[in-house]
Amino acid sequence: MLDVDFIVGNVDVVKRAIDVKGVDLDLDHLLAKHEEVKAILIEVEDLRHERNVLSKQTGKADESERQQLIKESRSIGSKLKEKEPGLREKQDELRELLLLVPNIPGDDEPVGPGEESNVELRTWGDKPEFGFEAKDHVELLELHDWAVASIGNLAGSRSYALRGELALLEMSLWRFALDYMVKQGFTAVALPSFAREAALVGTGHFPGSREEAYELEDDLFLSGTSEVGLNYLRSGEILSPSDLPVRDAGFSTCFRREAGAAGKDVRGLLRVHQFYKVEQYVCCVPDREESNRWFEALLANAEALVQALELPYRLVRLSTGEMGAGKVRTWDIECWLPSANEYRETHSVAEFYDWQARRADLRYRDEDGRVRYLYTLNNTAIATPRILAQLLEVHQQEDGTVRMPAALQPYLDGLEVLGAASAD
RNA sequence: GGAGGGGUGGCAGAGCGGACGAAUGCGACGGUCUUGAAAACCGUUGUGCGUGCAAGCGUACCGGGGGUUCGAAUCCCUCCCCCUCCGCCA
Repeated sequence: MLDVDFIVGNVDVVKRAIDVKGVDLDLDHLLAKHEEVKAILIEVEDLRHERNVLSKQTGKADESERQQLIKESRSIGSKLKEKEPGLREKQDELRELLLLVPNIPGDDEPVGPGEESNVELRTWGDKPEFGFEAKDHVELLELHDWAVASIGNLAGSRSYALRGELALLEMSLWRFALDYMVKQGFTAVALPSFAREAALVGTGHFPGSREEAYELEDDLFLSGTSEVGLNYLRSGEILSPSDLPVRDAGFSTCFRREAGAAGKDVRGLLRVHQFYKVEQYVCCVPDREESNRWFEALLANAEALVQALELPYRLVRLSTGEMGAGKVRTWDIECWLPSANEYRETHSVAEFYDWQARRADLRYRDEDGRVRYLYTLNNTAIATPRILAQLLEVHQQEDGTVRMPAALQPYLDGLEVLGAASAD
């Protein structure tokens, strides 16, 4: 969410953001609604003031005046009863509109509607050159009996069940990433996957991507990222400078309906409904340079992790149409997937400034005593099972075994190669 | 699932229809005193919105929402959260 006063004072800037981000929103309608709310609010507050004055007098008045005062108050009361519901309704409508206003994209981010406008910033590592017929990750899973083939009967399409070494590998990755984050000064937080609507509005996932979330009974949803929980932990509090920056490494099971991805990536581990994520989350003082430093730190953490996994990747700067409504900028790390002969997203760094903080009510009191909204950022640390696809494919060997990067071996009881027992 | 008790300012805790944005204590901040500190004493100390250049003024908020009333922290309805006991259970 943006500050209304900012919107009013920067109509062109906001309109441009709506345009380049491809958001369906009529800003003039919002501005008119805002004016309308203000006008009614002034009327209603005047009436309330009159009523308060009369009521106060009524309490002190003697019986002779009392009836007259009550009569006057009643007439104001009935006027208020006419106007108040309309005010409430219009305020709600305004809030709904404000929730749709996108953040202003950073000046240096590429402008364009989609993927084709993304800009590759750099690559790291060499794509593997196999001197043999390389397998894709699904073939490797089958070869070693690392996944239950008929799992769809249990949990539907886009589900998976890992077995044996792969099940252990998946869990090793979580711990590997968490340990790394803790070493960087982050606090590990194990989070629920459940979230109330307000928390999903808080991150910006609602109302825009409501259809992506599984809705449960009891007013709960399954969240698609631990960011939802992390971002809401301090909602409504006013933090002090000593609480900052908040640096959390969240872990949770994540659920996504993949409503907009029908028929895409149905095979294998690339796009499943239930997955796991270690998430980096930072909440810092509202300062763009500070935010930029954290953006770079979160990016560096992610790069260090994929480098330790020895996965070739590229860094992509997402275009305005791709970055998401709430973001100032989003940069993705895409790891090389040999079977697809392309890079596939594994990490996504996002910077919000105070857009999320306004929604989730994250504030602090600065050194001068002013209450201000904070800035938030987040990035993936590791998300499984997707990255298993790259890990298996990139590190596969001619005999079908899979070499494990040295950084991961301590988490696998020293195992250097997976699949040795089942390989020919 | 059953029974009961609670949600009030940074914290503790009073208030249960008008003088209440809210006693009191603690904490925090500023000052006096002191070589310095502590203690003591004095003062300040919630948030949102509207309006205004500002000082200020107005309005709303005592878990959320709705209602009764001239007037609600206080009464009613409803939802949420927390605690205790019983049952069940990983």
